[in-house]
Amino acid sequence: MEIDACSVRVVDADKVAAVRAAMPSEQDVVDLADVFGLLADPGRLRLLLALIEGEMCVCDLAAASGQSESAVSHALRLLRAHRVVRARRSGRMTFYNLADAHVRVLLDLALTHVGHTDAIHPERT
Amino acid sequence: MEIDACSVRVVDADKVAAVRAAMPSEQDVVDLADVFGLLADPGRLRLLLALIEGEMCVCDLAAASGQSESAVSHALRLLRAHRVVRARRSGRMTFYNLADAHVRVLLDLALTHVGHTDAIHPERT
DNA sequence: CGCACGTATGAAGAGTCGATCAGACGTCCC
DNA sequence: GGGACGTCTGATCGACTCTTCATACGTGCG
Repeated sequence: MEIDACSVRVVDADKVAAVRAAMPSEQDVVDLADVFGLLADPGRLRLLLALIEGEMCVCDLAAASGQSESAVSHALRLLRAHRVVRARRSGRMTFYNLADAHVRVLLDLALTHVGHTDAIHPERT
Repeated sequence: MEIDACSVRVVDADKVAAVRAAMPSEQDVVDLADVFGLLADPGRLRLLLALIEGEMCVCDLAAASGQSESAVSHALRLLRAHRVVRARRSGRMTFYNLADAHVRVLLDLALTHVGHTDAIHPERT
């Protein structure tokens, strides 16, 4: 902590101080980067986009996202460990659904920005 | 394309079809994952959070984000290549600012979710 | 009970990423 | 012009990530 301005020149000291004051804690920044990291893989991203519509079992997620069931299981394990998805076991199947409201908002936002939400948010013409 | 349901069991075929229909194109998913990937590194994230407040030069960004100027320069190069930040040269300094509105929204959202925006957006009480 | 099924896990390999060091470029000041 | 300064770049190396294969677990069915 506090690596600070050792041997680092500063031009606008006031601005630097202001930015440092407004900056979230190291822990929060790392946590944020972590969440973004979970969304940074096409496979996981497809899984989460699929789950927006509701819960699904592993094999259907594999079919819907076009990857092997093993890969899907590994990805879900990661997402589950980070409380992004939640598992509901029923018989020998496991159904997953989104568990993190923040992530759901991020996904919605991403979809609108990609322009594929026309059917859902027609106001974007 | 179309890796489809080769040797993959499906339970709820209708739901799978619906999800596949609603899923953005492969290209869009990869692009999205790419953007999230840019935000997935604490160093880059701190740079972008710093730039929310306005443009800054490299050495001040280094001081404000607590990393070496070389690391900052490398990170900015990446962000610049992806059109996330834009450079303005003035004399021997280079000032950077946010160039992608989508990313700015993501950062704002992230900040509010982390609860550190009280000082900037007091309306959130 | 024994087997098939859906899912979870472990381990290993290839590929990617980030920090760091050393040096190059262009600009300003004297 | 010479030198200091701010920034950019390339190369290297260790660490991490993703994919895949193989196998293990638990559940329901016959």
